[in-house]
Amino acid sequence: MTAPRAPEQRFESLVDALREAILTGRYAPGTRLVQEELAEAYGISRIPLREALRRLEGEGLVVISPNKGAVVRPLAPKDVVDLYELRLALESLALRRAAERFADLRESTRRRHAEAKRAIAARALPALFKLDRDFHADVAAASDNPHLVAALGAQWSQIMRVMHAYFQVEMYPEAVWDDHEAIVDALAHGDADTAIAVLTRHLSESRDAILAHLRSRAAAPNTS
Amino acid sequence: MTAPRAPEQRFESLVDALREAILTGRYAPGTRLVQEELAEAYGISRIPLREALRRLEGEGLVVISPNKGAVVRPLAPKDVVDLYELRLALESLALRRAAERFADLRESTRRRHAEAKRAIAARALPALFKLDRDFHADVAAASDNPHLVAALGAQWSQIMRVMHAYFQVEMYPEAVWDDHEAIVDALAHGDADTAIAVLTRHLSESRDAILAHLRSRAAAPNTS
DNA sequence: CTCCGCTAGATTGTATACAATCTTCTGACG
DNA sequence: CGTCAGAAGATTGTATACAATCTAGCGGAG
Repeated sequence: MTAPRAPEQRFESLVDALREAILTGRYAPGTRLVQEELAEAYGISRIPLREALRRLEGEGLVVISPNKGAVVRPLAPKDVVDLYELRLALESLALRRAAERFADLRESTRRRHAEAKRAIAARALPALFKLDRDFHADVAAASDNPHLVAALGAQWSQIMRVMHAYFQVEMYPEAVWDDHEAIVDALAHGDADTAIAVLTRHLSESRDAILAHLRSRAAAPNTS
Repeated sequence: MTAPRAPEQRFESLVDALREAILTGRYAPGTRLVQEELAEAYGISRIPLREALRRLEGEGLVVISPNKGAVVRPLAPKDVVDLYELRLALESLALRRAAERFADLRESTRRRHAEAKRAIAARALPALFKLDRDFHADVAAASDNPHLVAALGAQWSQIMRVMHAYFQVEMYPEAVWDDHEAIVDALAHGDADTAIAVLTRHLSESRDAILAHLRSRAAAPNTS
């Protein structure tokens, strides 16, 4: 997994590893990132590690305070609302552009749907999230707008952090993938409005489930 | 201008200086950024400079290739189309949220309009661009969605690069600021649809002017 | 004349070392 | 008993030094 990649992309691998650890919540929001610890963990000196942290700072995943150090960017409930609002706007644009090109993502989506069924049965949440992300990345790519893809990628990083922090298996019904299939069907017919309508409901439900969970958790902090 | 700021934010000042140089075209798209040259220019060693470049890489302003070095991210005509498309989606969302809150930006806009008149008379393009950016930053801030503000900020950095690379004074009529005033008037009345309609036309005109300029330049590469 | 391989110089990548700053603990004073 | 000054330890910031890699220019083979 921590493959000995070609030395030319050692740095990129480092950034990817750190990013993945942040997205999956292994480094949870607010966690302090001590340079020497991380450097030793990844078998490098602090110099390249610091550069990786700066890169992630630029991506909005890490906050660095002078002489204080780096922490995984914190997440508040309002972030959830703001992120889903932003994501809807970006993904709607992606759908509109993808529909104009009659993008056909039905095959890969069906394949992912089958995988998702297995993941739900196995209660494998991280695998589910990854399938979800891959699906939406396909939609983004179908827009043929690299800047939109990049912006959506950044938002998705934040969304992944929210999911790994707040989602439960029960909140992830298979119906999610029915929505995905409805979206790609509409896309293949060039029907952007339908696709966006489904997406809008899809995201509202997802967001509201998270917010409801947050409220219940705030009421009973130590449920576990 | 290169103020001796408090030592705690030396790094942030360095990033700001580099970013500003990129946005204003002093470091034009495609320019190679040689570490030792820049380090000497800013009176520091390569270590903090490299970190600054990594940060800008994360912001999408710089491209770094292993063992090759950093380059100001190149700009192609398609980038102009893609960026304006993305910007319209983001700024429409900002307008909608600002209108919901009846944000009143009329005063500051009128003030900027007056400054813009002077800048146009003086043919001071960089000053004009800055006024433009500040106006749109106000709109973004009025959305009360920090993630949207950040996303729009990143897009604006790219837009600024486009402007400084391709804009001419003749392409910047004072009518731009009439549009701005129409937008803030609509906002103050909570009329998001009107604001978005004006913005849509506003951006189309701006984009088309740039594209027309690019085409004419491609036809006659060595004018001037 | 062209193309290939090679060397010298330029440039990037990073480990080490040390300075600067912050944090925590201790102990004295009120 | 609380508070504050100070010192020790921990952590971050960066300059220097050197290794790794790339680039450009030269000379020889075909």
